[in-house]
Amino acid sequence: MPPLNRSRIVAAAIDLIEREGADAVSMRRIAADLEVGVMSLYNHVPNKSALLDAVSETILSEVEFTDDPAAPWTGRVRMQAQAFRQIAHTHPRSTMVVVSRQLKSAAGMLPVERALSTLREAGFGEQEAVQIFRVFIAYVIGSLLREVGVTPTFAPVHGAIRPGDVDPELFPEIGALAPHLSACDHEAEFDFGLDLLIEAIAGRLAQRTT
Amino acid sequence: MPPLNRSRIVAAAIDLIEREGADAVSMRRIAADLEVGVMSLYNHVPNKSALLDAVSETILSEVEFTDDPAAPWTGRVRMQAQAFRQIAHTHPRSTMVVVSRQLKSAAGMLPVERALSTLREAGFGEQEAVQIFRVFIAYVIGSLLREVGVTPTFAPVHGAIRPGDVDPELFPEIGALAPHLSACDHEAEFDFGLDLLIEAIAGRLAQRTT
DNA sequence: CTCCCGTACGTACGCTGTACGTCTCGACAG
DNA sequence: CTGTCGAGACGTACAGCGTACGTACGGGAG
Repeated sequence: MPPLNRSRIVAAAIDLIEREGADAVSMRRIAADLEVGVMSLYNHVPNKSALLDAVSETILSEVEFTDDPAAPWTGRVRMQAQAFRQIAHTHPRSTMVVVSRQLKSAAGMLPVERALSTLREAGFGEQEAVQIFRVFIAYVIGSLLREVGVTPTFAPVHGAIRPGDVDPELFPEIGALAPHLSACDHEAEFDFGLDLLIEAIAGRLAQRTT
Repeated sequence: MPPLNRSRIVAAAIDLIEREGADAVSMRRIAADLEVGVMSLYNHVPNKSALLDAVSETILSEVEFTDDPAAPWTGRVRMQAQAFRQIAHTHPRSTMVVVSRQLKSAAGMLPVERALSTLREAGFGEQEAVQIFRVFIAYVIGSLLREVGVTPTFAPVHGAIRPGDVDPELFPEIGALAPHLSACDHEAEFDFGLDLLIEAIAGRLAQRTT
């Protein structure tokens, strides 16, 4: 058994979250998984909150933000958004942990820097770039949280709508659209909204330069 | 002191969340606020999870979803999204509780029904309406969570970026745009993205009918 | 050798949700 | 009036939580 260290603790935490969900995370549980006393963890991690920050940081730094500065900005922002969505695939149950912690470290800032520089190079003004960035952040995070089931408003996490669940008198549309509400190709839906946003922003840019 | 009942418990829970945050909510704390034994709560509420569901339901049912079926769909969608955002104003610290709980009750379904029927009346197909609905949900929820500070990725909840916080060598854009990143008119930014989405969708609709 | 410090660990405190048993009090049947 | 009964309030108890604190050990420095 190698000596206890910070990265082993973080790895155990991520593993635990993915196996049993973020609610299952406790210092005692992690220590048990590592076959170690609870308080030994505190030699390498100051507290639980910092451990979750480290989890977020680790996952974020694994995302591959490949970027081709020569490509058109529309493709670049699409790639960046899709790269971010990879988190929902590689670490679905950790997604909420990742997005709910503000990281001041390089791992947290790099995606922001990349996105902002892409938008600036595309020709957007300072305030404009920030606004557009925030719109994308909101959409991407909202999509991720729906996909992983944190904000379950009619995304079928576990077979959402059963017949008899809704009264067709009161909610005719929900009843009629139930089959579509129960199925969801997350990737296709994500790309649909993403392209919609990019298209709208490209429209604004074109309209202004003419 | 009126007799204990479910609605007084829910009101106390909401009050506690708004005063001290969702993490401060515990059955003991609520009972203390009501000057009542802890276990008395369980005569009116089956468990804590159901209590939080009731909190979500109560807040959601207070949102005023006024809708004018005669107005153009673009305005109706905008109104509905803005009505939803009211939650972030009336109950900021409860927002995460509201959006993270799937409600099968009327209070939870009504906004969905309204939105879907608006989109259907606008002429969108079944699958299309659901997709567009999901895009709006993602954007609205992402915006709300940023506004109330749950997903704090560079929205200034409490003065985000202090000078010296970022290395201008590594993150030139973040450094240059720091003033804009530190300030945020939530309403204006929300409307900016909302109009962007509506504009893009209207474009698709127009393009198809020609 | 001694000293010292970092690491591992046990114990303990105050907190959590809630299962269970008990007590009290008002309503109603006889 | 009295006996019964049900509902609601409440105390106790248990398992689990984060973590402050004290202790023990093992290896490098002097």
